[in-house]
Amino acid sequence: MEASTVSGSQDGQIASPRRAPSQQRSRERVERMLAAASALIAEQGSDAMRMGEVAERAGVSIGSLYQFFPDKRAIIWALAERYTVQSQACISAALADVSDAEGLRRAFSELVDIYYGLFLAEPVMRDIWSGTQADKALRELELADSRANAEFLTAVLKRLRPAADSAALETTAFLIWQMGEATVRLAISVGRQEGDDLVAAYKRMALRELVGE
Amino acid sequence: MEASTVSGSQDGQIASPRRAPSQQRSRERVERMLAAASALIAEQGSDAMRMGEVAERAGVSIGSLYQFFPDKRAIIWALAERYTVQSQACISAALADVSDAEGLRRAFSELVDIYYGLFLAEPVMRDIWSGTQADKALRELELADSRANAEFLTAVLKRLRPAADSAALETTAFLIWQMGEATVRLAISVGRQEGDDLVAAYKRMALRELVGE
DNA sequence: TGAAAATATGAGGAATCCTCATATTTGCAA
DNA sequence: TTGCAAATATGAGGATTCCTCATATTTTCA
Repeated sequence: MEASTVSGSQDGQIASPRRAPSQQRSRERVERMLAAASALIAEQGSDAMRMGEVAERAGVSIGSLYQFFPDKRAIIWALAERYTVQSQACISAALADVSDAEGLRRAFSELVDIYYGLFLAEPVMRDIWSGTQADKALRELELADSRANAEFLTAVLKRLRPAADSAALETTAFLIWQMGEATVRLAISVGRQEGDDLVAAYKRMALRELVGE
Repeated sequence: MEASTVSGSQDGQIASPRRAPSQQRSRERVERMLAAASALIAEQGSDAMRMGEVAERAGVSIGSLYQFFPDKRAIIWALAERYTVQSQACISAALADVSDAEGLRRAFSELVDIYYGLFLAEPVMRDIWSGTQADKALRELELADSRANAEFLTAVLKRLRPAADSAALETTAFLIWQMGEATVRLAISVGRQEGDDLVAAYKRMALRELVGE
């Protein structure tokens, strides 16, 4: 076993950028690559996105593309990470200063709406998060991300119900969070009308569990 | 638009067998192909399954494989369908003669256990249903299947709560069912210990919704 | 028995991901 | 400024894999 020199892709691990762009020139080019990939995913989905097409649209050679992204998954991962950071901040903010049941009810309800809205509005996020080509590494990122988000919810629950069993609260929060993600994905895939109903039903169920009857 | 002659694969549609094996000989060979595919999926997952390897292990030529399965997805779909039929029968049986709240509680609880057990025991089912390469067509099958299963639950609910709004019951049943599938997939991916806890928590939540407090 | 239908075969076409030897540009120390 | 090392850029082509198709063999059945 040898220490990886830069950050080579291993097993099913996430492949980070092969080399960090240090000069202004390359940083701009990497941005163009990401923008091109994003546009192509929005148009055709990540399955159909071709690396050659990404390079062409970004106005760089295929070799340059692979200079900064070790493989196709890496460029998708890079886009995913941006959404992750963005939504995590949003979630943290929404739940940060919840101090009573009514506050939780409001914050949670709003949070679900925002999350659902994000999926409705962002085809790239939709594709990456519920896309067909999500590989094992991306799923693991997704799971880790979900755990992190659920922890905000756990923190709120522990604050509101200090007497309750801690482990049970963690399980509940994680499950509710995961179900929320599953519901939003489902809602997207069945169309607007039914989707809205499903999200509403989820909210009701989740709130019943979170703040009681 | 022209009527498809046999059952060619279109768009993102499921690709059915290209030609039905009519002779004894070919029926046996198709079985061997499916068995080979199943074994390879169990060993490596459907992503890593190579069509050439399936053919080789089944003892047939690559051409023969494609004579009966129009593409790689079709052979996965064929395997998926078997599990679908199997589990649907099981679900239908479990919920068929539920007539009161206590019966629903018992039947549902048992159903979840069976479903979870099936995922734990069947690597191929696991791979196909929560695998990384599930394509759009397979997801649609999955969704249709889930709807069908949820209908059994809907039927029970309508029987137990004839006064309730019909559309609302349908939404609830579908959502609970989908959440159950999501929970089982999640439970599988986080490992046995935590997985069991999550399934138990799901059961509690779902039953609260199904049979009240 | 013989012809038509069904089945079998595997070389190779086509698409795509990614590598690598080589060329160019940039940063910076002398 | 100059020159050299590091960073960056390039694209032809290696490698892999899915799938087709012309041809050969086997089976069915009138």
